[in-house]
Amino acid sequence: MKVATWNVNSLNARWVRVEEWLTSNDVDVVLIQETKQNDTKFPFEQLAQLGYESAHLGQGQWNGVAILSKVGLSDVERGLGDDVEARFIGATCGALRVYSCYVPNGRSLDNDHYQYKLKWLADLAHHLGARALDQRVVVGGDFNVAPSDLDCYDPSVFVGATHVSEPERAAINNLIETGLVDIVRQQHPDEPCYTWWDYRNGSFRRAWGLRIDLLLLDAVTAAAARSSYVDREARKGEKPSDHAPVVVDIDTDQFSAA
DNA sequence: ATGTCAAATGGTATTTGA
Repeated sequence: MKVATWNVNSLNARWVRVEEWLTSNDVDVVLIQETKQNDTKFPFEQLAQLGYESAHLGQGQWNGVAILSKVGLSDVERGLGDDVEARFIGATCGALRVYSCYVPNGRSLDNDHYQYKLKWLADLAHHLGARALDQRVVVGGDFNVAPSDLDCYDPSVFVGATHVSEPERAAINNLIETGLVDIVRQQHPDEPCYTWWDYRNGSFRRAWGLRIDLLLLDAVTAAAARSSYVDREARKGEKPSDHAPVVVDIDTDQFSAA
């Protein structure tokens, strides 16, 4: 079973690329961020034609998260605690409980939005820490944090900036400490595996990237992961998102009988 | 102040956010 996470930066603007990607990649579950639309615009019908059930939490022009599934979709959970923004959605898809997360950007270290980001991550850790230990879970999304310097093309550029600060990295570590594995980093300990490149400055061509889109798996699910990768091809071509999809292939036969 | 993109606006450019 393949599970992907992808910040599409407007599902409306990205529809042709998303449709192409879904058609040419045999992915069972897709965690989407930044749909930037309401339910009335969300392409439920078109996705159904591609074989996906979908659940969406939209907020008009900003944010918006969704889950697409070919293996069932039930017990949908929308929103994180008392957060008023559309940044969190969960569902049960086959043997997995999955979550699509769009962590606040933070803007700058002295901005109120940075405090909102840290609180949001703390709330997420609290929420995930309360889950049942026998739950097979995939927490994916745009975390807007590069967990280590290996996840950043040039740490010197980011001194004093968001995405790399110690409190943000500690907040990611708190998520991990609820019993989750950053599967791409575990399987690729020495490669950067960037997932995002700024549209500006020819960043993609120059390999000026960050790894800020993560797939966090509980230990049992991580042990059943055959492979994981970033699909850089999706960042090329016409009208790409500034993020690439991240994919994990899980042998769910190892635990689906439980 | 960025070799950019996307959405919304009272709009044929600017603002906001990323």
